[in-house]
Amino acid sequence: MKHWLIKSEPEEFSIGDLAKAPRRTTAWDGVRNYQARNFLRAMEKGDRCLFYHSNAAPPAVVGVVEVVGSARPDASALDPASPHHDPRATAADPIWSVVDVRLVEIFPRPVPLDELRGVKALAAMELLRKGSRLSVHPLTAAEFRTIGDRARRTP
DNA sequence: GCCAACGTTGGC
DNA sequence: GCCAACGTTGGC
Repeated sequence: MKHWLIKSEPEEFSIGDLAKAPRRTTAWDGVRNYQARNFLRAMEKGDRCLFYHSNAAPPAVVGVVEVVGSARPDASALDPASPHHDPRATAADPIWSVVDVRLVEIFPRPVPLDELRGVKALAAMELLRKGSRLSVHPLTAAEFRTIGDRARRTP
């Protein structure tokens, strides 16, 4: 099982929205960056992802989701009415991918970005790299565990 | 709202 | 292939 971090702006789609979704499952669509897309394609059923709220106050890791199926075409790229529409995408070559994810856990205590920066064990984490904007990226098992542990205990 | 950092596009 | 211009991300 691999570990990942996926970002969403809560105004767009929050972990609360996922909790309200049918079967607490959603297609993780709208990824329009090749590196992030390739990470989506590398995901497998059973992988775990930290759910991160970007552009939030404060930005924070807010929970865990599970990958329930491997990547498939992102239909929103083909839909002219979608804000994620990509005119270059075709049915034969949809360019972009989604995975379906199911909510596992909303953390009792979200772990804010500010706090993550102070954790030695997370010093190499992609999220914390200066200028990093990757909306989907891998985590080590240790990084995943470190953040989950902090979220489940009071500071 | 500002702006630094980044990815993409397109002229050459 | 270079690189300036542009659009986007995302913290603050």
